Amino acid sequence: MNIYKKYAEKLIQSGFAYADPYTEEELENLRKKAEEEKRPFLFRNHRPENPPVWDGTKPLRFKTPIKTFKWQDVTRGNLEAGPESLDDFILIKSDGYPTYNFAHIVDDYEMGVTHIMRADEFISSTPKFLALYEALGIERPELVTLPPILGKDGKKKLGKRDGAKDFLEYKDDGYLPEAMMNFLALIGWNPGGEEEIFTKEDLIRLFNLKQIHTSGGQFNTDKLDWINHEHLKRLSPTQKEEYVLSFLPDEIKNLKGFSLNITKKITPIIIERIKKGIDIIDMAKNGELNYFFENPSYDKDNLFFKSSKIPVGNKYQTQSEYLNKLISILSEIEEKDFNKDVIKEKIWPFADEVGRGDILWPMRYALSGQEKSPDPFQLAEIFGKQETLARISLAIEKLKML
RNA sequence: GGCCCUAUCGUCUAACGGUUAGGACAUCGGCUUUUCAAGCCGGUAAUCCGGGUUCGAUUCCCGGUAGGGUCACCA
Repeated sequence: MNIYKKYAEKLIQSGFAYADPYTEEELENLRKKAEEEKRPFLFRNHRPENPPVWDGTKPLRFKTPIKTFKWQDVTRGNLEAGPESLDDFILIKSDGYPTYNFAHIVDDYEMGVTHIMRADEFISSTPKFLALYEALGIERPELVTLPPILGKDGKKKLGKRDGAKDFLEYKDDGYLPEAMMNFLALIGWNPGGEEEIFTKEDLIRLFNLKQIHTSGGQFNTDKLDWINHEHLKRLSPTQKEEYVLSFLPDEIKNLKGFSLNITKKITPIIIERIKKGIDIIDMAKNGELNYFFENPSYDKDNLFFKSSKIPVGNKYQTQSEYLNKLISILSEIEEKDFNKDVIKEKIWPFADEVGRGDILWPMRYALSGQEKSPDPFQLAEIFGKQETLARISLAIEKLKML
């Protein structure tokens, strides 16, 4: 507070500041009158002839020079504004605190700030700041104007009313900080190449003031999702595991068959299917995760492939025979060789012979109980030989029941 | 209303004044060891309008139009 006061006194000394004697009502009336006469209200047209001594109980106003200001903006080039945009604004409020307009200039100067980067909406008030710099004899810092981030309508600044979430909510939803940084950097700035996925280090290395844009950019959630997915793919296996585990809902974690070992195995499958962490919760709700940890429940009619070649009359018997044959093929595979490549290799000739759909579909369905899931070979590898055979046997039991 | 800023596919954007106006997201279609997902290939899609300057404007200038910002004892 003493620092601001020091600068305020300096301005009073040099005739650039004076105490504002008006009451709020008086000010209000002057404004109203100007509005009725359809002309802009300017305080400087009502400067008191003999302002009182500033004792801190009245607002302190800046006595603005009335002239045109021209300046260089790093991103916008030459800008200028006429005297219409200047008025005697308040430096220190009647409660003793400085306004932003005054405080930021003093702060920046005291802290040795060299570049001021801020959004569009500050262009209009820049002449005020320039006038203050001059009055205080402070050298102008570099001024850089950034484009605004726009809401979904693509017109107005992104705000709470557009459904803009608190920044930390994005983190809670599973957006990686680095992905968010990547996304935001690309609104209103572009390094020029065709690469779009950048780490924090990339951004620091590539960033430059010259390539900041002049027009605003929309906050596009689809693109953010894509960028997040790209960053997720680039995490290490351990990081992916921790990430998936942190979003896995309790309903899944509390299942009797839940295990970290299986979680580890299905992590790549999950990462492939999500844009962000909370998508895992949706997966769980849709039953896309339960079956990894417990026996699937499904109707036996789902075991038949849509365009099945099995004769209708004895379809239950035939399908059972197919699955029995499948079991005998799988049984011949050594436990240590029970991976998706070997499994596929062994099953393929048989599936090809009787019709792929009639083998692969029921096998996948027996393992997952789902309309949609990873392919049967991948599932078999995750479950291991014993569990895979058990689930297929279960399917055969179902087929026998009337 | 005064003053100010902005303008390339739906979106984010690239293009020393000379390009079939490029890429990415989204969308649509196709492919892959017949469900998904991912991946790959391909399609649709843009220089706001009108004048200049120039041999030649997306690009430079002017004017419209449209959108935005700002006009507080808020920051």
